[in-house]
Amino acid sequence: MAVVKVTMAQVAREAGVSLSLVSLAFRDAYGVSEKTKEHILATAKRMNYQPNTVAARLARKADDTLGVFLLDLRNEVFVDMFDGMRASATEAGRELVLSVGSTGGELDRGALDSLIRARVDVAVAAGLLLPDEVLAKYRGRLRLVSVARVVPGFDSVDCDNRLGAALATQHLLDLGHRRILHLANRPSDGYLERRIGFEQTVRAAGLTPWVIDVDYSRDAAAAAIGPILDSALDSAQRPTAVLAHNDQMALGVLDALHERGLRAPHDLSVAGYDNTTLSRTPGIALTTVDLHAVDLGRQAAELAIWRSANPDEPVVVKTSTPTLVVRGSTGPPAD
Amino acid sequence: MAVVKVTMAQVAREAGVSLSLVSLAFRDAYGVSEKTKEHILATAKRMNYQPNTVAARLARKADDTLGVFLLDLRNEVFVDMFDGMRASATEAGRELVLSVGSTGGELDRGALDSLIRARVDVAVAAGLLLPDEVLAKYRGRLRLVSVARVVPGFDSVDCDNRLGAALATQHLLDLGHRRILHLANRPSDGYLERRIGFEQTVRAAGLTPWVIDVDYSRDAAAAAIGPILDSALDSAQRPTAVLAHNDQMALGVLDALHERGLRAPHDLSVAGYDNTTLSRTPGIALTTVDLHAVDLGRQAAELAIWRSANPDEPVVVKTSTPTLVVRGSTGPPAD
DNA sequence: GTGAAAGCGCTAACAT
DNA sequence: ATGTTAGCGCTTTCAC
Repeated sequence: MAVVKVTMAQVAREAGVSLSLVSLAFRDAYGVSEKTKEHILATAKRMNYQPNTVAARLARKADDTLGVFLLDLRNEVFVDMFDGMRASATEAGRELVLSVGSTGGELDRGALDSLIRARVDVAVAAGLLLPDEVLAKYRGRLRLVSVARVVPGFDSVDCDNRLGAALATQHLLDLGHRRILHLANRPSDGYLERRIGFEQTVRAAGLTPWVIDVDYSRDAAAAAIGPILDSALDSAQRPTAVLAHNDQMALGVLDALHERGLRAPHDLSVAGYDNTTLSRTPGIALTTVDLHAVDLGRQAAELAIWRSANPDEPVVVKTSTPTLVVRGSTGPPAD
Repeated sequence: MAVVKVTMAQVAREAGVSLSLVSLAFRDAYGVSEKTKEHILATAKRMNYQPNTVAARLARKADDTLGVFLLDLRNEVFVDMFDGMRASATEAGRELVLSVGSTGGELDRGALDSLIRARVDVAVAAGLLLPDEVLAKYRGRLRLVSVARVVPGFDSVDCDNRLGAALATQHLLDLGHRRILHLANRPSDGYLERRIGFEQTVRAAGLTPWVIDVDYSRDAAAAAIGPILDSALDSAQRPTAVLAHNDQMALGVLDALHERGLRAPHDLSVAGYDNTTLSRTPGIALTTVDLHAVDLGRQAAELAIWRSANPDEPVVVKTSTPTLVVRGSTGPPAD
């Protein structure tokens, strides 16, 4: 299990050229004759040489590495975003350093610090949970592009969540629902838009919004909706439809229904948010809002790359438009 | 968006001490008086200093960084493994460098090379697809701990897939099934055990194994099973049960059933493999085999850490035991 | 307990 | 086109 580490200097010696030539040959290759370049690359290959990116990143003054923070790999929407980021990073020939939030605890805090320690040029962050004022402390220390959340003072690529929630809510209203419950995430900076979109739309229909805050998780959503389904209240007071903050939480609602022998949309219409592959699964068929996560990821990485070349331009906020995807989990109310 | 980079030298100057003291203070702290240590840490904090891990890794002779390769973030089993890896890496205070396979193309090839370039001490790899002989070329260049696949010449943490497949198959046999189809992955080094476990168990019951090779994906599985469901053959020749290579592919089978207005287990019993959270979803409720992915990840990272301290010990192969999880997607045959 | 100095393996001027 | 040399920001002897 001994490991041999080949250095550039060894390749240079073996090839009978100077260090810098090898360095050049492995990069732009301008100013290196085609012949020596081939010779160098050939010897390098024969020696199984792989350039040391750690040393390269240290030596390179302006670092061109992109950092990525993802809140949670279990929520596929972040994986979608990552795919998009990687696509544009690859096209631009940028390295990517991944940092994943650990569930619970100081999630993003540690992850952002680790990106600073890794001295990434720009960090693309999806699922930042820290309040605006805490993030503000990162200004001047880390260039940040926030995905799917607007953070004052930083670049961001957002999707109009207010609109998305409005679309889903209107869909439920159009189906005839009047008692619609919104399972919202706990109020926090940058993540209030879905709630607002819901409330505005419900009010516009002359109804009073009904919102419950729930922790961001499938199980928490199931636990929250359970008592409501069980309540001995006059059924006229129970919701006929639920809009969940995201697909994961919508899944929790389905879990709770299933435990009670109920099902969507017959006993309750259920709508989610994110359009993860979960939602297209038969037996789930979740009506949901597509925020085009892959595309958001692409754009965020592109913005990050642009930013590293334009450090002095003012903050950029891009916003895209979500789409409603109607599937089988929503339908007219039973009564 | 200008970013200020604080260096250790600046902290040293500001604190009025030498570089080495700052370096020491940030690590073991042996040989630094409690007083100066506190003073240094305080100034560092005031200056928002974060140690540069890139420089640190270059300077440190023996690198203690763990590399991680994951084939695919969309398969939750890899995320489970990652959770386990991170848990033990964190406990041991090791840095983690993540490399994710891109779907399609030279998946692991590039990812492994990138871990070599990052000069990780040991790489923990989940979902290696390269044939044994290609991986053999990495000997002497990269220390590898393979998860859920045995690779000759390298350390590995495996789960007895032959047994797992046998458990699932026996379960189907016990239910009374006689025409069981195994949707296997394409034969490749290290991933034949499930197939073998299936075949052995079916033969032991005096039956002839029925196996179809399918690409590793939900859609491919759906496409493969579709024609079989549609076949105008005498129903006596259609399968009454399917064992899929993993949960993703089992989901593809459910997709195909659903498209045709059929359902499990009534029209076809379906069993998967991996016990991802997908499988516990109501409306899916997949019978599956739990290979305890989080635990595999933990053990793999622990083995990797042990290996970096014991480079000369012989290759280690650990094997754990999977568990059958029976849910609603399997039942007695209809006829 | 503390400081000085020599690298780690590259990149990027700057020479030639 | 090619070679020389000075760092990049740390860690790590080795003196004091």
